[in-house]
Amino acid sequence: MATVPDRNQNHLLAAVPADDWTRLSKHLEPIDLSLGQVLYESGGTMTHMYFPTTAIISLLYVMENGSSAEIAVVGNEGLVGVSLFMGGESTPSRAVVQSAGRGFKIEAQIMKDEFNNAGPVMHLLLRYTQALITQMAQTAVCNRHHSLDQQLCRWLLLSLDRLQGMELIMTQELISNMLGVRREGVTEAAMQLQAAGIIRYTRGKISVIDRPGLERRTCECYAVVKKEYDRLLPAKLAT
Amino acid sequence: MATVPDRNQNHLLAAVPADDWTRLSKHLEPIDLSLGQVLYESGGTMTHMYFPTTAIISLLYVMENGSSAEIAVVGNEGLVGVSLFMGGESTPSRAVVQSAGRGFKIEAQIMKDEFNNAGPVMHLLLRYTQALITQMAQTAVCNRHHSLDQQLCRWLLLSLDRLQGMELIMTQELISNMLGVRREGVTEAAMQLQAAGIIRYTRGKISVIDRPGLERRTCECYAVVKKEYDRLLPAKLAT
DNA sequence: TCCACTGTGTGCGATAGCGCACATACCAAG
DNA sequence: CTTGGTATGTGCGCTATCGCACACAGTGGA
Repeated sequence: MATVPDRNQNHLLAAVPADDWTRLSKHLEPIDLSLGQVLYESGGTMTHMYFPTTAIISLLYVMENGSSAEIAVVGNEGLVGVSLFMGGESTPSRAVVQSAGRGFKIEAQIMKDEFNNAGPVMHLLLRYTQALITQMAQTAVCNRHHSLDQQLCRWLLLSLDRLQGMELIMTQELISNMLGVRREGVTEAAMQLQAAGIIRYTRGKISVIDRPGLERRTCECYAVVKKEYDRLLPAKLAT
Repeated sequence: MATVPDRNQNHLLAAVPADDWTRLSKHLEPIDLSLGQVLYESGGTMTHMYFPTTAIISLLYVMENGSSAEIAVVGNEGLVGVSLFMGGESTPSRAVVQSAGRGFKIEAQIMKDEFNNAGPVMHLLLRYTQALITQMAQTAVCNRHHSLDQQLCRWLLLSLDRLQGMELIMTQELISNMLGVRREGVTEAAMQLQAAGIIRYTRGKISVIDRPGLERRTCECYAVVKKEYDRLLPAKLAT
């Protein structure tokens, strides 16, 4: 680990105080995260935590009958593996790479020790966890009350916020898995968005043309979650 | 506060180590919680935390258009107000008494100080929070994939686990608010359960006759949540 | 005893989303 | 240029749930 990783690529890392950072940074290992890669299996042992930088990770729950639903999405604003410092060591959900990219990996024990110092890092991680909780709660509500179309908009916006640029490499099939709906339903919703000039897509690639248009179509859930992330995790990058 | 409160009525309190308990118990104030009472309003300032003993509290989200959905339920296994020690001070959800009863109230600052000692109490609270997270995530999944009937069974079981006895004082109207469904839908589902000899109900009162029957009808979600609570919070009562 | 209220049952038509069976279109490897 | 595979479009009947409009039934107070 000769070079110090660029902490500014992940908002949580960027918010770590300088002296904690000198300790932590030694243990961060940059890694590639490829589409579909599974970081944790449901109930499995977690050996590492992950700080995505350009990748996006989905936390999703796979049911007995094989159907699935995303409960939260994690990008460069967060980390994967909160249950490690929450004390549970595992969760009943799966973490899978939804958008290929890069991130940092760190041994669970290192982060746990850091957490147990009960300093600024702990409070940072806890605030992030609360934001994550909000996202899960909002997902529950959204699943109950909002239309497929609205949820697709929400999902696109959440993903967009965690990416640079306006393009998603993502098939409708995968989106349907995340949302826990039929693939054909996504096709229809996507066609409407395209017809409205909001997105443009070809096989496995979605380009967002009109982001404000998306925001107008989505349900309140997106704004609630975004606002809560902004409130809990002021985007302060280290210099 | 002349008498020391009976900590065995709440599993979290019961699990607090003896010396922490002597400190904490002075500040616990027993209170009545009446049906429909609102402990927190969405986004509002939280001044206290609550440890239900015989009451049950619903965490629910109320949407702009007035419809609502429960995201978690808290009884004598837990506490209301995790966002206080998570650092957020507020959440976008509402906490409302779903089943009248009693509980303890404590000033937010006292619990925050206790939490910040970074001792066993902190770890206990964090483990509880993880269990709560699991419940929320599972609610999201359940809302997506399971039928009203299954969800009603899950809801009854979760409530039952947090009560003594086999009776719920609860109208179908209220249940429908919690589940975020139509009242008539609850009526139909309840009729089926009654026809199957699993429950019996009259105006505002539901008696569970055949609990195993409920467990057979519910979806996997109930078991997942229950298992996770048991794993994270071994029911160890103080002597 | 009667009334008003709250809780529950019922019967519609409407609709969103499902499951399935294909048709089509695009892409890449041979 | 063909071929096979993956991604997307389309059609159709089905079901759960919704929204609404009532009818009915307990229950408690006047």
